[in-house]
Amino acid sequence: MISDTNITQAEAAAAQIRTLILNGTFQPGQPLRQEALSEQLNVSRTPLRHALQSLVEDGLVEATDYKGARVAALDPGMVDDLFEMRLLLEPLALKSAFQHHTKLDFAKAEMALDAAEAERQPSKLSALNWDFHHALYRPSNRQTLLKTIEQLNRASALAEVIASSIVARPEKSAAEHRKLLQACRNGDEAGAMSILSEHLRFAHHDIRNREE
Amino acid sequence: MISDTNITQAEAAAAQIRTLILNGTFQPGQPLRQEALSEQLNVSRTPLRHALQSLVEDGLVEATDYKGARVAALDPGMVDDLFEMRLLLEPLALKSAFQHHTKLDFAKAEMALDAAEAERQPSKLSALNWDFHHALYRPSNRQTLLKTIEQLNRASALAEVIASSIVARPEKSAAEHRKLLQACRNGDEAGAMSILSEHLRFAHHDIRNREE
DNA sequence: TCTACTAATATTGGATACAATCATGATTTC
DNA sequence: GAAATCATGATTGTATCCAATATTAGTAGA
Repeated sequence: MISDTNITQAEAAAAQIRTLILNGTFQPGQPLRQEALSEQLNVSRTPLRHALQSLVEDGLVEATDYKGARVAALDPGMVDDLFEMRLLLEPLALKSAFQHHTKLDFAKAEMALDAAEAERQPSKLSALNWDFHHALYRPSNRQTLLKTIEQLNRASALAEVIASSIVARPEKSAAEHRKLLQACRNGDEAGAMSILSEHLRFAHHDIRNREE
Repeated sequence: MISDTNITQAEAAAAQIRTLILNGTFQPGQPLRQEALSEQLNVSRTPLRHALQSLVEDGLVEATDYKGARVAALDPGMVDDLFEMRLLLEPLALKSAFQHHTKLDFAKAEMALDAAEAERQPSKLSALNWDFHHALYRPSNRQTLLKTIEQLNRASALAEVIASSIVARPEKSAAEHRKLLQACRNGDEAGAMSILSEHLRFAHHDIRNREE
């Protein structure tokens, strides 16, 4: 076997459903019936249920026993909570990454940034968004911290999509990312920290102002 | 139907396995074979797999495709990460709760505290622990924030058990909790905040010192 | 003896059939 | 006529069987 990219059907289905949600095809509140979905995605109900369960843990889907699953309807305070947490945790990750400057490697970050500028599909944009941030935080080597931050980013992605913000401000976001990457390259820790915070505050603000 | 306590077999199995892990019956690294477990718990493999998956999302179990699941072996920095995050997020929740003082209700907190003092089983102790903290944070009404904090508490529970800390310091923890509750009752926001932070720092310290 | 390959076994992932639960609408009773 | 009850259909949860993958033991060849 050459490449070990063994993906399970449940994971494939989860990825597809996630895409459908993040691209707005599946609207919040919409019921997700197992049989219909399994037909649509050409998988049996067994892996489909696993997919739904993992999406529940991601916060993209809500489910109740015997009553079925539906696309999550985000509660009002969710966006504020997510960004307040990110504003506390992500600078921490970046700071820790700077302390392992021997491991710093910005190639992946730049790749994600380049790819993002050519991408317009919301689900892929949000994935590349995280790839970029993750590339910067990774040298910190703090797996547990990064796992939590990743969850918060995933949840934010849904909010961004609903607010049509991820497609509305890609250039602005890209510019902020470039500034952030440059500061990291220069070893300007303080500068990078403040750019990151500002970036998160902008994103938060833009999402809020598009909600009605 | 009088009470709507409909529990699914998968959830029941998950609860049982969680108990077995938190009580130390299942040691970290130990493989969890589906067939053996399904016999032991008297459920089929289908709901058992769902249970394992949800435990994976809780961080109590690690799984790899086609290679099976095992009790999570916590990585070295995990404890530090968890408590640094809790130290940032939990005071935030408490502070928000104070701002909704009309909703403050300490009955549940006291009940959890009383029950904890009579309890010696680690899995139940950690559950009551969370019940107490949750009762204090709940008036904040910040569901997303509280969900994240709950995850961090759940993950901490495993670490505490491994460090034999949850059974070693219950009286100390209970005393700290009583002080915290009293400060909240008195409306002493600043005092409560500092007691909470201190409480978390103590817990962190006690876990660290028991690891080898 | 060691390595590479193959076969046999064990274990997990998936498909399908069945049981339990919920939702809807008709029917009965007052 | 309204409310409660029951029956029917729809939907989810569970059990069991089959397929795919990994692991191990064994064998052949150098």
